[in-house]
Amino acid sequence: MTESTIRLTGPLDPRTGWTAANCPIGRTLDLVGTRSALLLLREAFYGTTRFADFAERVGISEPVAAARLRELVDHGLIEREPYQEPGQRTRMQYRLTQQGAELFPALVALMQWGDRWLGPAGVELRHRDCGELVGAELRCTGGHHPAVEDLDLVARDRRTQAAHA
Amino acid sequence: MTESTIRLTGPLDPRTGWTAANCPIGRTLDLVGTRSALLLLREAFYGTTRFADFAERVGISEPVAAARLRELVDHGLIEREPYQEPGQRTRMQYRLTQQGAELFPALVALMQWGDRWLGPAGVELRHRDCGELVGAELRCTGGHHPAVEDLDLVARDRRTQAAHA
DNA sequence: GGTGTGACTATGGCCAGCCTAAGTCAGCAG
DNA sequence: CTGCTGACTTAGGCTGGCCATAGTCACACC
Repeated sequence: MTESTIRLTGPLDPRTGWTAANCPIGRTLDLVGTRSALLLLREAFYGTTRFADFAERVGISEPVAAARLRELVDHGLIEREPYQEPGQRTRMQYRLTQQGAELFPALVALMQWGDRWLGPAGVELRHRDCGELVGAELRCTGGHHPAVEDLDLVARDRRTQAAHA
Repeated sequence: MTESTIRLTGPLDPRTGWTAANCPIGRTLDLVGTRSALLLLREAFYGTTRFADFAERVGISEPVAAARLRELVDHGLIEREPYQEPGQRTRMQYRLTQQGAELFPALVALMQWGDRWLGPAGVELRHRDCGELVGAELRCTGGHHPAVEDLDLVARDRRTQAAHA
């Protein structure tokens, strides 16, 4: 059987002796690790912009929606801006920033998994141009689509990190 | 600017009138929506198999690790099985099932986002064959890599659902 | 100037998830 | 048969996320 584990390389290899303390998954979850945060983002992708709509469509209370939206705004995933329809008074709308929009693959991956393993939902994502189903997949910058077993976890050295920064 | 929203199609179009009650994201989060669950899965991908190692490397207490691992086993993401090293007594190991392994793109997407927006971590994922960086990306079965704006959310009709089941 | 609406805030309470500290239990090692 | 180790469980307590209910405040409309 396949092992479904990543290969640890170089200084990471004896797993003993290092911790994933600064793990980017953990840090991401610190911002969007609640059910309500991720579902609010889902709604934003669905095009929802107004406060009461978010609360209702996500199925959370308004106090929670307010708190969570504020966090998402504070962390830069969503922006809150006034807008005005003609003849209407000024209102607030919430829209995804570039930073928020880039979380989409994560949501799609969760959606895809739920659909596959917990039974299909009533909706699906399709590519407008070709009509085919859309999911999230692993891809390297070389253009391949590797399996989990084909991945190495490698330590970034200081120089590489500096060059990237 | 780009809108970063999906286009709702057909009966979904007036967003008013339907709810994402059965949303696969929500259902997935019911199983793995806690920080500890996702970090335990991360550790499993890193190759951790033993109880105490999970607790220590994730940075959670043993009672929580026990509860969360049991949930993951009950839901079929991880399997718990006895194993024996020569001259040692029987112990338990935890390993990813196919179902658990398929959550990997979601974890990679979260990792990638944290790395990009919260500062680079000390490790990175690379494709063993070509050495390039690996991330999670949208891809349709037609082989394209669409942007968020190029996606349609479409309602599955009964026939299609039946045919897929 | 009263009414309605949108976007919140305030209060109080419940429960899940987390912690520490300590206990259990089985099996191999001495 | 005592001790140790691995895999847990039990007990007690804290905090954060959630809820419902109710209140606030600004503004357009009538």
